[in-house]
Amino acid sequence: MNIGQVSKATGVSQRMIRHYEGIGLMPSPDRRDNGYRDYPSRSVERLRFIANARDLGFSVDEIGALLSLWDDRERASSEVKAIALVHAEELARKAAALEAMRGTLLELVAGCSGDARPDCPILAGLAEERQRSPQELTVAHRRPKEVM
Amino acid sequence: MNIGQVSKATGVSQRMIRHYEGIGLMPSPDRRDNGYRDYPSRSVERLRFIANARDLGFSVDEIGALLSLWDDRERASSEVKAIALVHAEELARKAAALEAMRGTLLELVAGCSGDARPDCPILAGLAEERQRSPQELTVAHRRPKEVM
DNA sequence: ATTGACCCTGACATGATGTGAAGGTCCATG
DNA sequence: CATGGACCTTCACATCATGTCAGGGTCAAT
Repeated sequence: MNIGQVSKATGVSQRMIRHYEGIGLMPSPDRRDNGYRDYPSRSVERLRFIANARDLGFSVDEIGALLSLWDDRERASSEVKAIALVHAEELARKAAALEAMRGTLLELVAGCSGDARPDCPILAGLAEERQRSPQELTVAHRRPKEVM
Repeated sequence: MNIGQVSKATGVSQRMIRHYEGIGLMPSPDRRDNGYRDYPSRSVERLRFIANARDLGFSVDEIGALLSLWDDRERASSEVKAIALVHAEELARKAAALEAMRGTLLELVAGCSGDARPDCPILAGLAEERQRSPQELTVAHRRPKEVM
């Protein structure tokens, strides 16, 4: 299969298919005499795997780990489950962080008359010194596609 | 004040202070004869404003809008409130998206025995074709610091 | 042979932020 | 005065996933 066909079959852009090859998530396919990439139909499945995992917010590293487990017919399903559960917690943590932001913002909003007068506790609150969220508690991570 | 003092007073890195100047969120300060930036103490307040707004997940554009409202002594507080409420909804939407991912993932997890056997519905589920999340419904946006 | 659809590589852009280099300045101490 | 350390300057590169564009080759059908 040519890259265009694979792209259509999976919904993954040609750009990203090549990118996944570059970063090692997809194996380098054979090349035809003209230099075109020639994919086995198996590649469609693997790309779907990657795309689905990305849609679920897994990082590239996590996807790599899942793929090597996928490639390993002998691995225990508990290994997979462990990764999935860690990731689920991470998702919960991030969702909670967003909700916390929202809560803080709504507190500010609650004090604001929202009429034609110019005084506004939202702006006043933003200008105040406040404890910055301590980075030690957070894990920098990738942003799930389209969510942020 | 030198940039180092401002940085310490606000917790914003020198790098980012210069960056905010570059993108127009902070006005270009006077320069001393030696070329050093010389900040009025007022800048500390403005930088705190920016930092707090960032911590609440506002985009640079939104912060710019809030700052110009802040600079405008005559503006109605309703304008500020409107921006804040739109942003609060956005935060809620993103949090919900993360929770939805988590739900999908936990569905897969639920089917997995998590023992030493190799068959795993999580991996099988990831390899399956499924509807990709439709982008039309989502708004590409910035990632709140440290959350993602 | 031309045309349109396909493929190739490589490069630039996004956005917030860090890091590092290369160089000037200021001040305190010897 | 000289030296060192702490400070400042600008510029550039890296991150990460993704898009897009440019310049150039290929294939298939007319």
